[in-house]
Amino acid sequence: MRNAPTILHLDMDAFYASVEQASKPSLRGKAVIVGGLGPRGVVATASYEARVFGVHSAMPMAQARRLAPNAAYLVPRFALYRSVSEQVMALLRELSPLVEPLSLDEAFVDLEAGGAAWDEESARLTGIKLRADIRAVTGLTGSVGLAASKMLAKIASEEAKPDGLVLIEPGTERGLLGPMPVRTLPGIGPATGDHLRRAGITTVDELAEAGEDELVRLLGKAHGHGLYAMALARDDRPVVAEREAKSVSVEDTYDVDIHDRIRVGLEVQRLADRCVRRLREAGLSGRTIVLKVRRYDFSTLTRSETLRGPTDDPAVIREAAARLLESVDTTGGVRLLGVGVSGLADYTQEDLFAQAAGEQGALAEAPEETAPEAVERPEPAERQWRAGYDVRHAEYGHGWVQGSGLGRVTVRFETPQSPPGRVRTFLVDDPALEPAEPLPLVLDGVDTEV
DNA sequence: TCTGGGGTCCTTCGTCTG
DNA sequence: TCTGCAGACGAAGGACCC
Repeated sequence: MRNAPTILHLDMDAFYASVEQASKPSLRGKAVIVGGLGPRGVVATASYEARVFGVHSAMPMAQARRLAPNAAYLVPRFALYRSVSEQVMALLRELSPLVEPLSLDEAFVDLEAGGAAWDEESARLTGIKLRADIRAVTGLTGSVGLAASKMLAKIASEEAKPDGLVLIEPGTERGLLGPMPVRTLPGIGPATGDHLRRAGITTVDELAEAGEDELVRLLGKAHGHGLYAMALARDDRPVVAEREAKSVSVEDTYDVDIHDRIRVGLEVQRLADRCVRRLREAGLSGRTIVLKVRRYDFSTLTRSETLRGPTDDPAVIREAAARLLESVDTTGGVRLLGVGVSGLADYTQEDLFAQAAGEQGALAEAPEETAPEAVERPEPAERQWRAGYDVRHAEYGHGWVQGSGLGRVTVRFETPQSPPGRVRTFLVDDPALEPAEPLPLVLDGVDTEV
């Protein structure tokens, strides 16, 4: 492991909720909860104001509403978050070519590889400047952890939250880690945490004292070895810039369990088509088709089938998914269905056939395209005004949907740079109202004072 | 209270093959 | 031809992460 704390972990603070607050002045300083708003939705991100009420990520939305009935509830706008994320990632890439994004709001950076930092002092200055740049460019805050390894940098950024910077000085790692609960370590979730607690292990020190052999016995080979090393603050995983996808999947949880077997079959076909669309957008194909079924009692099972070669043919993937469904008992109802493809390649079996035919100089034709391409987007239903989405009114200008129902839609007219705006209500089919693109959070590098 | 969506990695077990 | 064994691969499930 290197000695200088030149691995940087960036974690944007309450990212989705902060973007919404930056984009909607009337929500600044208020409890904002972003997530699925259906009866089975969960919280994706809660603003720090909402966390005061005990709301946190992954909590069922129904529970969040009981805890924070007056919070603003919004559906996620991933396209907007993605564009803000790209601005942040671009700043990170100015520091080093070795940037490893973990999600839209998190990434590791190897500062030494980019020459941006080589010791404690330069690392700290780089972190300070990065936080300022992020604020200038996006108007948002991010927390920075600096340490000599990925694990420690991530723990440091966790300690730094919100809106801070923590650097773990070389030589202090074990002393710092020792008293922390085992759940602090990445890879120890609720199940492993319980398992260890039953074995009398609750802190990182106790984990280290247990010894490698005991941890392997308790948790298995890979996990045991890995956690023992982490407990000793040993982590030499490199920052990896390019990660290739290993699988592509789509899934839907239904508001009400589906009992009708025919409907289940239709949904599986629909999901298969959506999965193919995603696969093709990524220029990929895959060999293993996976069907996922979550039943009424939350029991989850998967069925998979491996084809002879990779495909992105919607007919082939639909048929495989349908065959897999035959082996699943869905009486009692299903709450979730999913279709995935793994064993990815950037070519298809058909490509290989074509290539083989070409190499032999034969005139044999490639297998027929499965016609017709049934990968189509569903027709949009009547105009929907989704909570939180941007709109433009011919007379009142730019705003966002605060709510809709009973044939009416309520809009708050404000922009990221305006003071909190006024609310007006319209008929849902008001011709003066139309959907709009989100506005930039920051104009010409001017801070929006989130 | 009732649990999303998109992923990754690991383990276990069965089957096939040399 | 039979047996034992190791390794590869596939299927299923579980845990974890954001």
